Formats: sequence, C-alpha cells, structure tokens
Amino acid sequence: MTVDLLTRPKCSECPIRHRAVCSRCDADEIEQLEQIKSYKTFAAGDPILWRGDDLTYVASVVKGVATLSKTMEDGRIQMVGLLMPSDFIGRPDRKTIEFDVVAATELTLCCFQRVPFEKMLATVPHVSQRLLEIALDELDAARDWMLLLGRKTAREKIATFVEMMVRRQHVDGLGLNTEPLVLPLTRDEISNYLGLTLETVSRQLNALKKEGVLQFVDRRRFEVVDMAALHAASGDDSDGGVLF
Amino acid sequence: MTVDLLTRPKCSECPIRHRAVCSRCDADEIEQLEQIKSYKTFAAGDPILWRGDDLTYVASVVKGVATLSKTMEDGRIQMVGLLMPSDFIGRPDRKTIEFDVVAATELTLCCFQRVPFEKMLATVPHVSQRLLEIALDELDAARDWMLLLGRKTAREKIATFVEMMVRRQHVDGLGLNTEPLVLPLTRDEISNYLGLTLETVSRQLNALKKEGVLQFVDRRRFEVVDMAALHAASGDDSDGGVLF
DNA sequence: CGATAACTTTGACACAGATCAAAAGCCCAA
DNA sequence: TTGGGCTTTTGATCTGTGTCAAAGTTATCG
Repeated sequence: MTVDLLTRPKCSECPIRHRAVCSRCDADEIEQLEQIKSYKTFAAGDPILWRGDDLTYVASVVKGVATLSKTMEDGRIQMVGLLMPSDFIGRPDRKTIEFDVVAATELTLCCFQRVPFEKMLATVPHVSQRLLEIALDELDAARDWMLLLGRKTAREKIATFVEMMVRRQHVDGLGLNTEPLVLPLTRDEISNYLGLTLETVSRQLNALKKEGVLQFVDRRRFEVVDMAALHAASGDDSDGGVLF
Repeated sequence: MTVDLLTRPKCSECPIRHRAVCSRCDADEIEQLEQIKSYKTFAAGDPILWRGDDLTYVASVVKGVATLSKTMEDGRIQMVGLLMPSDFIGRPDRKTIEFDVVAATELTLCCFQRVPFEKMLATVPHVSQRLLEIALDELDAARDWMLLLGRKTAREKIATFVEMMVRRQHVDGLGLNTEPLVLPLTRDEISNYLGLTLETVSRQLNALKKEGVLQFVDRRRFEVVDMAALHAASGDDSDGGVLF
C-alpha cells in the first residue's frame, strides 16, 4: 500500500469528480475536502481492511475494483458488495468496519480522515445529501442482489453478473465498443459474489461460451456476441436491461 | 385502508417518536412534520404499493409489520425487507417505487406527503441526518441477509429468522418474557423471505420443535425453550446474538 | 527459461432442498 | 354446527448444485 500525500492529485482532474461523494460540492467545499484527503494505492489481492478494524479513514474508489465480504466461522464467504469507481467505503458514525475489504485489482482510493469528514457531514449539506443518495443506491443494489441470491438459478446468476460488468464498464468509459470487457474477479471470487461454487461458475461461463453468447480472448477478457441472449438468460424483466 | 386525518395523533405520544425518522427533531421541527403527516391503517393482507406506483407519500411504520418484495416474471418472489415499527418506506428523490409493499399484519403508517417531506430534507439537517442513519442501518441489514441467502443452510436460515423475531419483539416492548412471541408471517411469506419453499420452512420449524428448541402454542405463537441451541443453529458468530 | 504455485476446467457422484401430491388442521361464515 | 376454503403438515421422488478428485492451463518468480 502506498500513500500519495505530497503529489495529492487535484480534485478538478479527478475521474470521479462528478459521481463520488464530493459531486455536489462547490469550489469552497472541494477545497475543504482537499485538506483532509490523501490517495492510497493497492496492488491486486492486497487486504485493505479486516472486520473489526478501526475506521480511521473513509474513502471513495477512484480507480480499480474492491470487494466487500463477510465470512462465517467455518470459512463460508459471501461477497456483499463490489466497489467500483465512485463507490464509497466506510460508514460515518461507526468506529469499526464489519466486513473485509480487499483490492480485487490494482486500486486507487481517495481517503478522507474519518473524524474531520464527519464534521463536514454535519456542516456541509452537499456532502450529506450526496452520501444519502449513494447509500440509497447501494440499498437498491443490495435488494436486487437479494433477489439474485435467493431466487435465481446458477445460469441466471452468471448472466446477471456478466450483464452488470458490461453495464458498469460502459459507465466507466473503459471498454469502448471494440475493446474486450474484463472480469475483474477470479472464478472463486465470482462464486463468492453469486453464492455458488467456483466449479459451477466455471461450468456456466463455459456453457455461455459454447452456446455462442460470449467469446473469451483469455480467462479474464471477453466479448458479448449475443447481447439479447445474455439478457434473456438473466431472468430480469425485458425492459430492465436496455442499454441505449 | 383508512385515513385518519382529523384525529391526527400527537407526535409526543407516538410509540416510535424516539426511533423513527423524526427522532432527532426538536419541538419546532416536529411541528412542521405534523403539518404534512397523516395516519393510515391497513388490514392484514392489504396491498400498500405496487411496483411502479407513484410515491405521493413516504412513511414510517408505527405499528404492525409490512413486507417489501420483488417478483420475477415467472412468479418467483423474494422478500427484500421486513418493515417493523420505526422503519421507513419510500425513497425521497424517486417518484415511483420499485417493489411491492404489503401489510403482513394489521398496520399503522405515519405518512408524509413526499414533496413537502423532500423540502424538509433539504432544509432540516435533523431529518436528513436521521434518514441517512436509517438508510445505513438498512444497508447493514441487507448485507447480513445477503450472507443468509447466499450461504446459509435451510436450518440456519430458519434459526436466524426466529432469532431476529425474538430480538425485534423485545425492542418493540411487546413479548414480555412470559408472553409467547409471534411469527408475523405465514409459512409461505417466511419462505419468500428466506429464499426457500414453504414445505422446507414447515419441516425445519417442526424439526426445531421436535428437538425441544421451540414450543408452539398455535401456528403463529411460540416460545423459545433453548435460546443457546437456537443461536447455535443460526450459524452466526458466538458473540453476535447476546441479548442481555 | 524452467519450475512451481495459482487458477481453471472437467468428470463422477452425493445430497439438500425443490417439486409433486395428498391428507390434516384451522377458521370463519351461514 | 356444519361445510368449504385456506394454511400447514407429511410423504415420496427428483434434480440442480455442491463436493471430491484429478488433470490441464496460465502466471510468477528465481
């Protein structure tokens, strides 16, 4: 993990300036945030926080992907969030975190010291309003995931996950039409996200390949050959997945 | 459904005054809320909102239990929230709701007109701060439920659910030690909450009865005979379920 | 560049929980 | 008090996904 205090990047050039917790802030408020922020970078696989750790920072994901997961005493793991650029880590008014956070890919975080950040939250409505919005969006996403975990078949889970990767990588401006998309997780991590085993993930992914829905350039990078079939396999309402 | 505008109850006598979205408000602010509130009551089974409905109101649950669920095109249902006293319904800044809300028991809601409520949210920090807290609590609960749905066995799911009923009914002040506790849902509704079938719910509940963990006075009311065994069956960490 | 570890695929088999079916219990209305 | 419609229980069987095992592939590091 690397702290990047001195070359603290300018907010004005930040790729998530208009989506993250700071998105509603005016120049003055951004100035205040810059005082308490620092960039930290992590390598793929680095642990960021363990359950029970002190939360001295809260943070926004600037670049890369982090996972948020819960572990049972006997080792069963369930991922409860996949954090991509502009997503928020940590909970103001809580001193500790109650799940594990790990960098899934190379990762850049914009970290705010928790206590001063909480003060801003109390005094700057632009921050608290945006954080409420982010929390409510997360809650909606969590509820969609509950439907997936509780009721979808393995095939539907995989199709939903792949579709989500397509959608989010479009938003991030990566993955231009011609470039292959990326699975930012290993088969094992995907299985923990979807409530499956890694063997089932592997089988279902290969089934979609054999059926000509997906095409893989390597284990991580792929293209969607048949978007309609992918969506049909997800089990979601016909109007829910329209991209353009 | 009955609207109770004229006999609008006093906030000062409200059972959820100190837990709901209004809990941080001072006398002035409560006064403002009283202008835009009205009580509505529903009978068990009454639908409250369907997916896609206009959200003209947001509301707090005052008394009773409501369910929040998602339905797939082929009829599979997953409950994504169980709303009990002090829980909040609706999302400011959204004009429609994206799941079905149904009264599971006789239900009293304290409804606020959405648009004026949103104005208060923007101007009264005590409301927005409390709503953020409520949203974050919901998010934590949703994540616990994701672990349950994705990784727990049928038995663990049932035990977790029963334990949750015990805990919440203590908080609500109902269910004094000697009184039997209540399952506010049918077997079918429980199965939709836990991602199971109603047959599995029935079998697991009867298994806990046969093993002497629970004792039923009728189909809905029960007592916990062996709290330690119940907790052990839930799959949760040993320190997570201590009540006293 | 070779070896050693990490990840992925594939196959055979087992089992928890789903599905299908029917009986039993409970509740209310007439 | 009786009948009919719910909800719940119980039983028999089926199946999707997990488990166990081994081989294949790709990445990493000395």
